[in-house]
Amino acid sequence: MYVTVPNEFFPQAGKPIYRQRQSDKQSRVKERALITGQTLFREGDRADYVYEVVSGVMRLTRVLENGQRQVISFGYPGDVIGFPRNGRYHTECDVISAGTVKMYRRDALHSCATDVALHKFLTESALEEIALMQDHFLMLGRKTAKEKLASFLIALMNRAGTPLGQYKKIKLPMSRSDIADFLGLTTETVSRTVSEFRHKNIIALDDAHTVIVLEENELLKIAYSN
Amino acid sequence: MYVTVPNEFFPQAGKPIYRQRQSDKQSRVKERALITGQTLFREGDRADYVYEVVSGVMRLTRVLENGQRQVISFGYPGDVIGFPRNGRYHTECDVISAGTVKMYRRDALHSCATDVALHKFLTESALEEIALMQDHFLMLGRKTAKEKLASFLIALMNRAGTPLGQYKKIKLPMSRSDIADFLGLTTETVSRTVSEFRHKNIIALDDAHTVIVLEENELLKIAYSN
DNA sequence: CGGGACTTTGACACCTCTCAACTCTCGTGG
DNA sequence: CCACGAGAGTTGAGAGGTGTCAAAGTCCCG
Repeated sequence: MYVTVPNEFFPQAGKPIYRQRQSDKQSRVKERALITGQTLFREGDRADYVYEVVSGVMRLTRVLENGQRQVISFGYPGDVIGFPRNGRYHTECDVISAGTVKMYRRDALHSCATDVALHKFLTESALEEIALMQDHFLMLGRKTAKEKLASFLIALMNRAGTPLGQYKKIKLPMSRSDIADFLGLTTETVSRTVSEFRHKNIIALDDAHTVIVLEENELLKIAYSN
Repeated sequence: MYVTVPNEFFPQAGKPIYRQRQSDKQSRVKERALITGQTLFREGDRADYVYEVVSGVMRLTRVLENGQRQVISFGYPGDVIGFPRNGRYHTECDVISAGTVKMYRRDALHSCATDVALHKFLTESALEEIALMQDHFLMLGRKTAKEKLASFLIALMNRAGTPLGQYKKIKLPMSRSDIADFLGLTTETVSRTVSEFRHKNIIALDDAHTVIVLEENELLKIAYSN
């Protein structure tokens, strides 16, 4: 999941394109169950599989020697994660909410010899990924803390929000510092900005990890206008 | 070209992986000459071709209604640009330094029916692109102005620097505001930071668009340590 | 020589980071 | 049952970096 920008061609922020995927032939596709806290792969590991998130939430991170960390993306159901570079993963993938992933052998990504449909699905997913990341650049490079957080909540709401009466509820399985490292902020700024939205009655919190969006229009205004 | 981070697997910042590309069969590949200022494609255009930069420099940008602009990347020789989303470009591509591009029909990207080698070249380029963009996230989200500019100069130096005595010379075909929009800064901050490096004798300027790197180690320190 | 775009520099404001303290939750163990 | 500690989240004060606004300088090209 990336923070994307709605435009004339793709008006709905956060909503991924529904990629057609014919039901896996005789469901030969291997799945794997994951528990919270588990590490699916590390940077530098040989990439034997590319994964599609079926349920749960994954966190993809990239770390420098000095401890600086960037959360590259969150893997939500439907997301394809683990695109390799030269046969190796270049991020770490941790499970922040238990779930399952489909496992696709990496060679299906590189060659169409064995399964044309799967190869096409994976390469198209890679192209989609590039487009989403480009939008994310804009967010990282050009938005303020308020705009970043508002965009993030909207993206999550569109992607994984559940109705709650007239409102929408968002579960945040990630920590404040995960959000901060995703948006290029500090935990303190994230926390402060959440509080600000709360005091302005734009959102409400059930607990620190459950947001209820009270004023969606207000969020949209903050995220995208100006 | 992205600003990437050297690590144990890919130690050299900015240096792209040399992607094998067997000489185009009987050189059937169409080329196209481009002049400075020309627009190769716009956001939303139907993507009939994917391009490989042969010479010159391209600028890929993404713009919002309110005028906010993000330079997504600069296309240097060897870069593949114009990856489509749903058959359309999602950035604008302008020529900032005249040159030529190779034109690959888009279907070679989607299907391996006609030219397996070309298909593989393009999809592998897309995977490479994802990896480079992930590094770029780190730069945008976590670096200061000085670190950003130093990293940028190093990337350019490794990619397109020419020897000048014991030093390296870097041509900057893009404007200060292009650099700013690429690094997530303002033109003023870019200009100020360039001046700071100049006053500290880390770099020298022939003119505003020609940098001579005097103290590469100093740049590296600024870019990557702490 | 003049005009316009680009670049540089300055002053100032403000946003975000840093450092620090406090709260809250939760689990452990006396 | 309560004390305690650990970890996460929140809040506050202050500093500093970067954006904003403005003006001057520079270069290019007619």
